Amino acid sequence: MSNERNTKQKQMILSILRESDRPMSINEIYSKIVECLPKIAKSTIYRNIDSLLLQNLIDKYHLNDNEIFYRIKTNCHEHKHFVICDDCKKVFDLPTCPIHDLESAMEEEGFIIKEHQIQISGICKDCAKFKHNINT
Amino acid sequence: MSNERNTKQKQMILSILRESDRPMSINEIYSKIVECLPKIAKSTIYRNIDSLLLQNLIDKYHLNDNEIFYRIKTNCHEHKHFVICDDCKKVFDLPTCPIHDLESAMEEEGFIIKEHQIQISGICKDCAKFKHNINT
DNA sequence: ATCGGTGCAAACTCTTTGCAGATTG
DNA sequence: CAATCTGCAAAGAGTTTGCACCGAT
Repeated sequence: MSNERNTKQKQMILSILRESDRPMSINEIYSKIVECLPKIAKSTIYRNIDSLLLQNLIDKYHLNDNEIFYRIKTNCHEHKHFVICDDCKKVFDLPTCPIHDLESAMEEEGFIIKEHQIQISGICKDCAKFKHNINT
Repeated sequence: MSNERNTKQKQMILSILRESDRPMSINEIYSKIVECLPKIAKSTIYRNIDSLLLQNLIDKYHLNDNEIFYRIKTNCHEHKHFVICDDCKKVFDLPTCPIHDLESAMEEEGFIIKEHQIQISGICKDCAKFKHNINT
């Protein structure tokens, strides 16, 4: 019973997220999309993001001290574990879930886990190298 | 060179956080503090929280889909790992850092880690039991 | 007495909502 | 053609800022 319509605005948002190699904020999506659809309203983006979240097509993250980012859900992104570089904002996926064992232990003790997020931030190898070169 | 003054507002905020067994939001702190200082302004709380963060006396967390909470820093809270019950908001500390090994591995590969947060949410044993009893 | 802190009001940012008209199926 | 979606404008939350006065040191 999906009465959802496939508007060019929604398609555009999806394709922007699909082509991005890192999670994007609403403002980043907006800046990108106005290039093609100059009259688009931010509220349209908010509404479409909400519906994409409900449809489980994208994930929502809180990074960098409370900025909200969205990322397309793909097979390789299914697990929500990644590391973000504070500098270049590039995202590095974690191959496995490092707290899987911990979760099992907690569930054995009666805690019902609904979700977990792990956020590691810092400076990636390349950015660290670059900064170092500047100073030497 | 701390020109910081020790006002009753700041003392009050600290003592409220010290006596709380869970992280508190600005609004929770405000509701508590107006009982004693009815004329206090929210901006005063924001400003004091900022200065307490700078002084490293409290920690800031993003929980429950982007609500911001603050918690007093104590020896037993030094490591930022805990689990929060969505229902009663009680906080359960994790005894150890479950991603310590992962971090070491990442740092060996050149990533400079600045900080990490792990957020696990769900329903604690007691709340789960309570809900179950209602339905049976 | 000095200078940082406070309360108040206004401003700002981010997000949501109401509505008339446009667009999709 | 009907129902959903859009753009616009206005309204709401949460937070920050400017300023005159207050109060710690």
